[in-house]
Order: sequence, then C-alpha cells, then structure tokens
Amino acid sequence: MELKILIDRYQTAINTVTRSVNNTLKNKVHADITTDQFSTLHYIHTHDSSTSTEIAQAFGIGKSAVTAQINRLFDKGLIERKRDEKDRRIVYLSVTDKGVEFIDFTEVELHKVLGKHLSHFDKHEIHTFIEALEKLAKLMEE
Amino acid sequence: MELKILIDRYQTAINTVTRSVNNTLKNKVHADITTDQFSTLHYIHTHDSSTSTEIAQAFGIGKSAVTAQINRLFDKGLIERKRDEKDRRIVYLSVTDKGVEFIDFTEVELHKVLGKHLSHFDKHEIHTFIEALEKLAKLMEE
DNA sequence: TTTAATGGTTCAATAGGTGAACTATTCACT
DNA sequence: AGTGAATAGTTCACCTATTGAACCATTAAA
Repeated sequence: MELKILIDRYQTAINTVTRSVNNTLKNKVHADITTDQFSTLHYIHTHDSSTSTEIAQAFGIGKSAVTAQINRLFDKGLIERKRDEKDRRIVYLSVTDKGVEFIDFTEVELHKVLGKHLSHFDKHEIHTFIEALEKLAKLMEE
Repeated sequence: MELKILIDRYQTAINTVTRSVNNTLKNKVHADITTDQFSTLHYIHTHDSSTSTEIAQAFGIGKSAVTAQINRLFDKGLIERKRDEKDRRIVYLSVTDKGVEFIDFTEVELHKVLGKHLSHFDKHEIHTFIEALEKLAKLMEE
C-alpha cells in the first residue's frame, strides 16, 4: 500500500532532521547541554511560573523524569526553584539570568543555521508545511 | 523575528507527533519493544545483509550504541547474526521468522492508527508535506 | 612482514525514562 | 474539627540509549 511507503519516507526524513538539530545544538552551540534539557529550559522560559506537573503534562512524561531533568538544569545554575507561599506543595520554576543569557546565545546560533536552510523554501511552502504538521499533531493529541 | 515563532511551532508540533507515535507503538501494539528498537529492526528488514557499521552510519550514532541495540533485538529472538565467510570481521544481520511476524503485525496496527489520522488530509497535502520534510532533511544532511 | 585500517565488542559513564513508594501539604466533607 | 482523599514533588530501583576509549580479530597496504 502507498501508506506504508509514505510512513517510511516520513520516518527516514524526520530522523535525519531531528539528528541534525541535535548535532547543531551540540557542535555549534554549547557542549554542556542536551536538546532535551534545552527544550525544558526553553519551556520554563516561555511559560511564567511553570511547575513540574505542568511540564510533565506538556511533554507527556512522568513527574519523576521531570524532577531529574530539573535537577540537571538546577545543578548548572540555569534555573531557580521558588515555593508558593500560600500552597507550600507547589514549586515554581524560573530561569536565572545565566539561563536567559544561555537561551539567547543558543537561539541566535541555532537560528543562524536553521535560517540558512530555510532560505531554500518560500514563505508559502514553510507555512503549509507547519500547518500540516500542526494539524497532524492536533489529530494525534486525542 | 518570524523565524523564531516558526521554529517554536515546529518544535511543539513535532514533539507531539513523535510522542504520539511512541505511545501508539507502546499501547496499541506490543509492550515489549521500543520505537528505537523497532526502527533498527525495520532497517535490517528492508536492507539486505546489513551490518553494524552501516546502521551506525544510517542512524548517525556510534558503533557501540548499535551493538547494544542489536543485542537487545537478538536477546528477543528477532534477529540473527551471520559472519561473512570470506571477510570474517563482518557480521551480517537479518530478521528471523519471529521478527518478520512481529514487524508485519506491528505495521498493520500502526498503519491502522496513522491511516485514520491521515484520512483527514488529501493526497496533495500529504505529498507536499513529505516532500518539504525530505527537502529539509537533505539540506541538513551536509 | 610489520604496520594500517576496518568491523565489531566491551566497559564505564551519562542522560532520559517508568512506576511505585514516600513526604508534605491542602482539600473535601460529614 | 477531624479523618480521608487528592495533589505536588522527590526518591529509588530498574531499564534503554548513547558516547568514547580501549580492545580483539582480521584484512589490507607498505
């Protein structure tokens, strides 16, 4: 069936892209952070007073996995923990100054590389691509 | 810049899709194999007399990582190793009958789920999507 | 025939993940 | 007010995936 071939092509291509982004992050940017860690850091940066549970839900992983991730970022001095004064179970996460600096630098470098590749596409091409991907993601979310 | 937003949207969507495929594989199909393992198994199936080095190159990972992966599949009785008679350094990998059965079953189940989602797209939409992804992959490969 | 190079494995270390058990705290309700 | 359930987060034991260096066996090259 044709579906089979399309899925194969998708898998092969998406592997290449994902691997390439990881390598870019590793080589061109900073050696001392992984793609997963950067994703978490970035999430905390863009979501004010986020919590572990929220991140676990957003990333579809267990809370204990988030704790481990948070610890790694904390040990590197990139994020802070702050207990809620009213509900003392909750720990709010935020990015430190060092963390913000790190994100800014990393994004500039990452966008340099990606921007170069994306210049081979026209605007319409990019938009239909992203929209198709988002449509698929939305369908799969349920 | 607009690029920043596009990359964010891409990251969010691709995370959802990848996670969803993983979960489908885990829940609906077999509990006893991971997505990575299935990818390797599938590669061996579709590439005749493949070797560790070849897989390492195709997946962009080290040889030792492949050995570990191969061992897991071997322990489950899904693949076989066969030494080359002429050049005795080379070990050819092939999928066992049990492995082939496993792949067939898994693909049917996976395609059921994916097919249902993809029915919301028209042919043209799917093709431009895959082609854009492959174009990006190709650009990034260098 | 020494010396390279190649193919694969082993080993220690790190990251990422699961799921269950646990602590602390707040909520709900009779 | 007091007991039990729910919630937030951590810890623990265990597994998968990956790296990179050291290593063994084998073949190729000088």
